[in-house]
Amino acid sequence: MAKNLVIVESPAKAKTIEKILGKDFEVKSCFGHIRDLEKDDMGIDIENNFKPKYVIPEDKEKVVKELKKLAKDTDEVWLATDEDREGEAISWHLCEVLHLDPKTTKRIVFHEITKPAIENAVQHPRKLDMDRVNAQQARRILDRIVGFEISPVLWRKMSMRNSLSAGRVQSVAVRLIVEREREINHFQSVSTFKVEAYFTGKDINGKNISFKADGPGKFKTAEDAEKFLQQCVAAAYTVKDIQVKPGKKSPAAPFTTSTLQQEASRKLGYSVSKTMLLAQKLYESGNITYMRTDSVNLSDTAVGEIEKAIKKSFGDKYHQHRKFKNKNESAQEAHEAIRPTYMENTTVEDSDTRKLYELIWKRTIASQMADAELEKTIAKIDISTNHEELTASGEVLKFDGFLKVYMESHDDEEEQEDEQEGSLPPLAVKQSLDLKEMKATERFSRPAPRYTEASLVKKLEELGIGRPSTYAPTITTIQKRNYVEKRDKEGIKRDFRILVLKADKISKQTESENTGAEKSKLFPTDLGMIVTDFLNQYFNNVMDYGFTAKIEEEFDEIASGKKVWNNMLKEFYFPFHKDVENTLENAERVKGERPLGTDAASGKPIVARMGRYGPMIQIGSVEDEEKPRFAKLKATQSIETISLEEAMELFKLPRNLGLFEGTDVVVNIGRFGPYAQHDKKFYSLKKEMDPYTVELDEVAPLIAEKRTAKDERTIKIFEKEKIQILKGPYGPYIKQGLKNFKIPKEKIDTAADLTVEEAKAIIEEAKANPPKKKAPPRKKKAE
DNA sequence: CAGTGAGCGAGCTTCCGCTTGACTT
Repeated sequence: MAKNLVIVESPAKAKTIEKILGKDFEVKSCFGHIRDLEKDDMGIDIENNFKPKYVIPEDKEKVVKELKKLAKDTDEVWLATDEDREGEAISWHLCEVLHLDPKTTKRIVFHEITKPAIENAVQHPRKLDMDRVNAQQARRILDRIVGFEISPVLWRKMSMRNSLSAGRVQSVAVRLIVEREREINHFQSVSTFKVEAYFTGKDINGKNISFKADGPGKFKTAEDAEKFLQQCVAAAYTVKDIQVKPGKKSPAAPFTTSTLQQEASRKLGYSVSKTMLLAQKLYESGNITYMRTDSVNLSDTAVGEIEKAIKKSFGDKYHQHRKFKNKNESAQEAHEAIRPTYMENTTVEDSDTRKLYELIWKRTIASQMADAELEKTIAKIDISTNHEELTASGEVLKFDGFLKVYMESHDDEEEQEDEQEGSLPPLAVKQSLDLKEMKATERFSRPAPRYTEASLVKKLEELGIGRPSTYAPTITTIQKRNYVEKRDKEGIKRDFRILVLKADKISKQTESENTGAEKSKLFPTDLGMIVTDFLNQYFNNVMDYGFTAKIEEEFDEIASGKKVWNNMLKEFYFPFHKDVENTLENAERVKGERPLGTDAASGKPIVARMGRYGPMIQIGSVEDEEKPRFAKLKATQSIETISLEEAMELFKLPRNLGLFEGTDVVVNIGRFGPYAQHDKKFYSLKKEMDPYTVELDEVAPLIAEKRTAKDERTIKIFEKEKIQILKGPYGPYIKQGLKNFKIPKEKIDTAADLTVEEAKAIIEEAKANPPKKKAPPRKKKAE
């Protein structure tokens, strides 16, 4: 038994540190938090000054038991959890559970897992910082109160009430998406005309050249643009002035969780959860440093390694020592930036993680490289027939610097393309130019783009909302709650006008472009919008974009001993709780109704609204003698934007397509999407089939297809015993009635040879030994 | 698996932030 027990949060870290510290130290991991607030009754004794009731969750019992045993048998326990607020709290919980004295137990921290950092930490232990622990408790308790008091309000007040939730982070994330959507819906596009002139001529060396110049500003109307072109008829063009300016570009800071998620999304098209999964793999295999971090700092050791790598591969002049500072005030910087552990590994074997690793490698190495040097040339071109001038500009890369390995991408790629500049040929002042043609092209202003997962993370980080470990789970949650969905949107065709001046004649053309197409963007659902409106109305304090930043300041005051944590909670809780009670008492049940007009056939009102099972259209009211008619909205439609015509279309279902094998085939949209019904059986329509237009000859093959699929799935049937041996996604299994049974491993390969007796025996065996309940029991979600 | 849409009341859900596994019907 080692003399010293060191406890860290992550098991991968434990392994590395154990190697560094040697045989007197045993390093174990507690796998993050080991206690949490009890779930029943909030786990907070509000009357008793917000006294928290902590319990050890079932899935942590094992590790706690093991740590208890080790702690008993060791001379000294060292608490080496992360230096941030959460880490300090984890150490305190360890003291409580392992019966260590917080006043004497050694607390050490390292911001980087390097030999000097760890040895230095062991030489300078401190004691637990209770102020910081209390700041964490205040954070935890406040989040519990917000989540567990508002969510039940939603269950009471929403017409759709299946497992709705609200929280300090998720509700604001949804709000951002809802507001962006409305901004887009209300956006009024304005068109302007942009002039571009194409010249030919000879450069200073007598070489034939051609280049482009931009016109003087944008014209508001086609008439203004035409007037300008008219003025240019028969004009002479001369170079009036040439300016050359040096410029430079600097590399971005090394990756944090948030910037890694953004770049992996833009460059590799990964979702944030995919990025984190792959990063976790790279971390566990020892290839990169910790992947949940908000720090841009690199250890001195790493900076040295990077310098060596740059000088070796690219030469001394490509190196430039840089130290990055976090812009974000909410950063807690318990770790390093995300970087390769060994710079000499330019790639990894594993093909799944390779692209992400290479991205991290490039970004890291670029961050210590020299600036790229540019030369920007601007030529002014005089028009003889008016007082305006044209501008041609070009950019030449004089020294590539960090661009040799890496260039950061931006969200608004389209805008970038517009501004992308090539080089300008060498021209001389007073040189005359030949106009090939001049175009005035109509351009439309665009609304802000919808959020991607990654751009939402960026926004949340800017607002100081959420932490590196929660960005990915938050995005999953708001989608799982059906507040938000990720999908593509097809663009629409739009015409634009072009005026062309060529050979002193003006001609007009119309062309069309596709606009508004989006891929993998976050759209709010009707539910998301309705819940957001409700929360904004009754809980505007918590929904405020600055709320987290405000309470973070207070947590900082608690951490620095300037404020008492219970008092902070008191100040928050009582007004908040009053809002909760007021809402419960006064708010009406929300239906999200929007009147669309009157039905021409019956004269009854038509409304779009939220039903118990989702957004729908209703004609007439329940008070009418005749029952109202209902139709479900399509997935891409929304209560807020659907038109009366679109709504009426929805009543064309169910459609009878005619007879097949003597019985009717009827298509409709159900709980699981569009389907056809024939002879009491159901057949899902293929994705490309539109239930509003699909014909019988397209649907009939589905019926045959399903019949053969069923045959293929069946390995064997014992008719009398009602036992089937079927092929499932995890291999063959036995089905009796509605119940499924696993086939023992040794018989899996010969499942087709099973006899009735053998199958019966397996069923009996399974019934006698029901599979053990796993801890924690995963609750089945009611769909 | 393929309905419904009101209201009542049973009994359920829910937060954020630390960490990784377990293993399918």
